[in-house]
Amino acid sequence: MLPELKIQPLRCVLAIVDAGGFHAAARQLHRTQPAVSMAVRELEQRLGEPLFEKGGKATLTPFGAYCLPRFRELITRHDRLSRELAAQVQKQAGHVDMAAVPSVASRLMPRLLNDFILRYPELRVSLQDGNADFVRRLVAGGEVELGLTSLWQRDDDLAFTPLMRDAVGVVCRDDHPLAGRETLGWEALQGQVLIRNGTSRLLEGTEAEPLLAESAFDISNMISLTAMLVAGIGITTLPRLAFPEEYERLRFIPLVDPRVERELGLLRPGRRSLSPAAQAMEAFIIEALGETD
Amino acid sequence: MLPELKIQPLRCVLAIVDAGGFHAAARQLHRTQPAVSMAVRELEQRLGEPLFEKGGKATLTPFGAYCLPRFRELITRHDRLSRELAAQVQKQAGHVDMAAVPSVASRLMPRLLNDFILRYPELRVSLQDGNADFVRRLVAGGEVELGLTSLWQRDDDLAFTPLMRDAVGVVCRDDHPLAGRETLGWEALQGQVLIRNGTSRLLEGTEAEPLLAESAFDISNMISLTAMLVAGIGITTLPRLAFPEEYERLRFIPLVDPRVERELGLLRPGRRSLSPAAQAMEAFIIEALGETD
DNA sequence: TTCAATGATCAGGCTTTCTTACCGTCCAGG
DNA sequence: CCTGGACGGTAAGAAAGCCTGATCATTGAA
Repeated sequence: MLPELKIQPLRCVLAIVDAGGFHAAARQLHRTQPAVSMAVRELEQRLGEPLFEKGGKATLTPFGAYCLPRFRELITRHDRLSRELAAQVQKQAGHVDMAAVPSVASRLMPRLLNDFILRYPELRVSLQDGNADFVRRLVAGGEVELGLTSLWQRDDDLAFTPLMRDAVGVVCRDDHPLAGRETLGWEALQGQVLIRNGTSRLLEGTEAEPLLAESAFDISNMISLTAMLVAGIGITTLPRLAFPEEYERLRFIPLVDPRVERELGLLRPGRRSLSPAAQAMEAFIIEALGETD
Repeated sequence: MLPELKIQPLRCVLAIVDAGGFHAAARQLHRTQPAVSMAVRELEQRLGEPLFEKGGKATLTPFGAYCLPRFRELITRHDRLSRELAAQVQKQAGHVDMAAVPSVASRLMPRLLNDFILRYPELRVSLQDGNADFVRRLVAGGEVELGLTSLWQRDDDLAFTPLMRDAVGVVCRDDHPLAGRETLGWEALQGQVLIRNGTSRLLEGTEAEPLLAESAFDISNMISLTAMLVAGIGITTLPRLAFPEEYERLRFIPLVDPRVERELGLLRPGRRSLSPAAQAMEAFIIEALGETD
């Protein structure tokens, strides 16, 4: 019913008007002159009305003059879209929504993001942080495209790329009896006031699990937790990356018996693919963190 | 450099999403399913990025989801333009700028325009009136597409289609000595107070030309002219169509010796063509006025 | 008049794009 | 468990579109 206007013939018309002739337009379009003639003729009979006067020179008919700005507008819109999509694909535009557990977000991401925007100055990144389950749900729900977290449970719809191992240790104040030790075994912790936190689940299923039963507190908020540690109320276990180094009075002593580690890695949707920008981020993270592992 | 997005593949993408599958889309587009598949694939490799997930079902990638509304917008714009141009060609939209000499504008155009808009209810008409030279210049300058006028001078860039002849006669008040005459010869006018007007040039080159030299006034404005005629100050010559019938005291007596006529017709640009709406107007006028001639 | 430049035209070949036919996968119902 | 039907992908051939190169008619200027 309604005729299909192809972009190229429209571009021909513009070129003819701008260049002032079929030959000039052909040169400008890197075509031969008959190609331009035929494209115009085809367009004209598709519209059912001539665009150029018949006699010799390349002059627009009134109808052609009416069409010209409209053609120009459509072409402009087409080109803008084309450019925009090309920019997306070539990672010169776009943005990535991602999430990370707090330790990664605060310890690794600053440098990582800084390097990333040096490499891709045009891309924008949004980063949320939250516990591992929160990150997992964001990725699964499609609210973010990438998550940096440790994997608690397998999920067939998600793909996990391990990047680094993060050893769990004991955190206590510098005047604690254990503070001077280089390493620790779980037996040494028996009888201590152990404060549980969100990462304590890492001990589950290890020899150290009985300790959890003894713990008096369960503090999930990191600020509160460090406050209690600094106050000397008790000790806790944390992965090294989550250990708040900026508190001078706190000490981290690796747990070696048993060795407990969490595996940090990149979580992404398994079936769905990533936006071009997120692809760039994924590759960048794997390259940056994969080499140190 | 920038890829050429053709409309049809984009339409395919929309159809796949809207219909929820390649087969359904193919049915909706009156194509076969492989055609749809290939169109999408071609588009994808032109963009350099998949639009649909590979696994079985027709699911958009994030990039595809990003593209979808933009595709939809471009297609909408394309279709709107296509429809608009089709409407112009089929005379369901558009407007005509035209001009006419006052006599035609006031005597012929009202009925003509009324009939025209009955025939083409969607078209809009702008009508200017002015003397023959003014009309000629508007047409020649492209400010109007059509003129209804008498032709004074030939112009190779203008085409004139004669439509009707308009006989010149003498106009005087009902108590004038000549008022009772059925016809007049030029000798009868000798010694009368003749008021020249814009149409008096019609007498030039005829036997009646000597009368012009005797005329005491030259009044171009029609209101002023009729006022002087009604006041009985003098007489004048006018084409019949220009004779103001609404003044009861004025009489029109045809000049038969010599017969002087002006030829009214349609003036249009000779080389340039007309807008679809003006083509409709031209054909309509020639049909309407050509039959009475 | 001649010459150069413009657009139009035509035959051919190349590319695109459709169709028909067939294949592999997945899921539901027997 | 297997089997039929729906899904989308693939391959080969045919049709259509589109470009090129050569040629022609017209026009305007030297």
